[in-house]
Amino acid sequence: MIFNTTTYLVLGILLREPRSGYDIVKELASFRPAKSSQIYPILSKLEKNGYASSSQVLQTGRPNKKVYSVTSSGKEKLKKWLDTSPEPPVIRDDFLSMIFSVWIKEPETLERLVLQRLDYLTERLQYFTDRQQTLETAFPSEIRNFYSWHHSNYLLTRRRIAVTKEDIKWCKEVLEEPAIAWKRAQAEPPSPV
Amino acid sequence: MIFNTTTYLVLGILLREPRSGYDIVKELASFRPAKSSQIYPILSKLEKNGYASSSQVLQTGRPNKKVYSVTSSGKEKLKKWLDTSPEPPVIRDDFLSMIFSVWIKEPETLERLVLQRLDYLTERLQYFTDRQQTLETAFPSEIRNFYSWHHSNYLLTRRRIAVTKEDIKWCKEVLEEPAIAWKRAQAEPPSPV
DNA sequence: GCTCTCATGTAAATGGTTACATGATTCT
DNA sequence: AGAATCATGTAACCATTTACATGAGAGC
Repeated sequence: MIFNTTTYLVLGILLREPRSGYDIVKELASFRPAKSSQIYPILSKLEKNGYASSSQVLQTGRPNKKVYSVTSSGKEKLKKWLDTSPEPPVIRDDFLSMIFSVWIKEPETLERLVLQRLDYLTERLQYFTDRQQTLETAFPSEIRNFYSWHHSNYLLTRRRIAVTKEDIKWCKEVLEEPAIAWKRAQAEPPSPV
Repeated sequence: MIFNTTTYLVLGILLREPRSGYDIVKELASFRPAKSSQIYPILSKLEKNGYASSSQVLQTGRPNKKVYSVTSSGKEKLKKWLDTSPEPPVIRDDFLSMIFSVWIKEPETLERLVLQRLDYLTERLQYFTDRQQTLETAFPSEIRNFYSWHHSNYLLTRRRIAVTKEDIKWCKEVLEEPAIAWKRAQAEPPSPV
């Protein structure tokens, strides 16, 4: 069986708490989005090869679900992966590819792209700041305990907040560029001195 | 013909200056890596559909090459793309997926992963800082001119430096976590007071 | 002698998305 | 009445990587 990194992520999420495929997709959405059509086949393979086991959970008023748990061999597999070294990150950011060629258009295009980006980043920052708040109030001791998964979450959330803030700062700097800012200066009333 | 974002990037890079497939791969490496097996078919398609044109350049002492340029219809296509809105970025970072599950191991694992990450980030920071220096000394006026591609490069380089610095800061914070730092404190000689 | 750079491509495989199928319940 | 959520999956397609093929010249 081929273990790609998404498979290890699925194992890692199930190890925190048994879940259905549907729940995994939701949980992954903010961290590393994946579609259900990718997750369900991974779960089948994990079970077929003994790395995970499933049990039917009957529900009333909504569809029944299949809840998966990690087996000891699954946990071992995950541990061994953590003793390896990760590949460098892959970033596919169409916004940056657009900035790459924006010089062939007018400054207005750059302004629009950066303003839209700011909207996106501001929303993300809000989301992760809320998450940090929740972690701090709901799990004040766990986030300081290395052996709790909340500690991992806390580290990742703090990182996300830090880099997002820096990205926002960069956007605001771009909007202060003369080519963009002179237009705003004209539109504004003279500053009262 | 299907234009994916990599195709637009290729168009954007050729518009700056005509290049061979081999040169495109090198140029893209630091910004958005792509293999030659992906680039060459894109170039063929662009030419077949009239968005780019090629000419053989004969060389002595090294293989001849095919240098591609963007046609006016290619430039139009690129401009239209810049009037759309980009999809949210996709980040595949195995390091972060490992941090996600590191709580099932010992603090040493986290320490090793973060130290390796610091090496990687430090190298990247050096690379982009050098690049910024080069841009500032070689193109002092172009980087301030919106209609020069050096301006786009300068914006992207500055962003990269800013977020990388923040990522490095986070790594160093993680290394100061009690679970990791107490070990170092024991290894160190008592601080002279 | 070995590895690196230059240079262009094809074939096979993997990773991931889009589209489709199905259906009850709850919210607007 | 229509959209959203819960729930699981398959088939087809797209994007990208790995592996392969070829070959000359430069540097160690």
